[in-house]
Amino acid sequence: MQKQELTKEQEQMARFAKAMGHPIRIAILQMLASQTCCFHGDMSELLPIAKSTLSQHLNELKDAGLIQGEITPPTVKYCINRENWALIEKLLGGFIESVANSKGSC
Amino acid sequence: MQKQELTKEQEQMARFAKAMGHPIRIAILQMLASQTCCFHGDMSELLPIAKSTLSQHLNELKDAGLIQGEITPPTVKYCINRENWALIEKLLGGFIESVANSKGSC
DNA sequence: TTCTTAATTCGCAAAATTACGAATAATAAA
DNA sequence: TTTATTATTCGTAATTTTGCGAATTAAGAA
Repeated sequence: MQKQELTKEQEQMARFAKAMGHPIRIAILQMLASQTCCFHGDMSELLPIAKSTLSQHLNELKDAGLIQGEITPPTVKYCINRENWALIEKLLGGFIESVANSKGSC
Repeated sequence: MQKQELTKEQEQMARFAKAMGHPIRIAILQMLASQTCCFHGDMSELLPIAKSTLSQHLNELKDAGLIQGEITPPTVKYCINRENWALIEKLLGGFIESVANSKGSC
C-alpha cells in the first residue's frame, strides 16, 4: 500500500483548527461574534495580554482567514470573515460531526 | 472595565482545536472514524511520516482526549474517544456554528 | 533462552509559537 | 508643525512543536 499524500482539505482543516487552538483566540472570536466589541483597543482592555501580543493573535486569525480587519483611523475594526466561516462550518464542523457520529469501534 | 479571565471552557475548546491543528492528526482521526484501520502499524504504512513521529502525534491526540489506545500485543489498537467527541461536538461544533451564524458585522 | 515483531522512548536539531516592552508608523487634533 | 492617540512592527527570550533515526521495551514464537 502506498503512502498517502495529505489532501488540501486536510491541510485547510488543520489550518483553521490550529488558528482556533489558543484560548485567547477563542475569546477574540467570541467577542467578535457577539459583537461585544470589535476594536483592538477594546479587546486589549478585556484580554489579559499585552497589546503587542494581541496584535500577533489578531494577525494569525487574519492570516488563517478567520477574521478581517478594517482601518478606520485612529482605530482598527475587526470582524468575522463570514465567507470563510461558511467554509469552516462545512469542513471543520462537518468533520467534527462525522467523527462524533462514526461507528468505528475497536 | 476589568481584564477577563479565560474560562475553563475556552481553555478546553482551544485544547481540542489545537490537537486537530495538524494535517497528519486530521488524517489519523479520519482513518479511525472511517475504521479503515486502527493499528499503529497500518497507519504508519499509509502516512508520510516516520513511526516515531506517528507515535508522538498519537500521544498528543490521546493526551487531549480525542482518541484511546488499547494494547493487544504485539500491536496497539487505537480508536476514537467517543465520550469526549460528544463534548467536542457540543463545545467546538457549537462554537463554530454560533460564530458562523452570528450577525455581528462591523 | 533467543529471536522476531511492534511500538514507544530517547537524544537531538530545526523551526514555530508565545510573550513582552520599546520603538515606530499613521492619522487626527491642537 | 507639534502633539496625542492607536495599532503595528522590532528585538529579544523562553518554550513548544515537529521530525528523524537509534536504542529500548514488551510480548509471543521458536
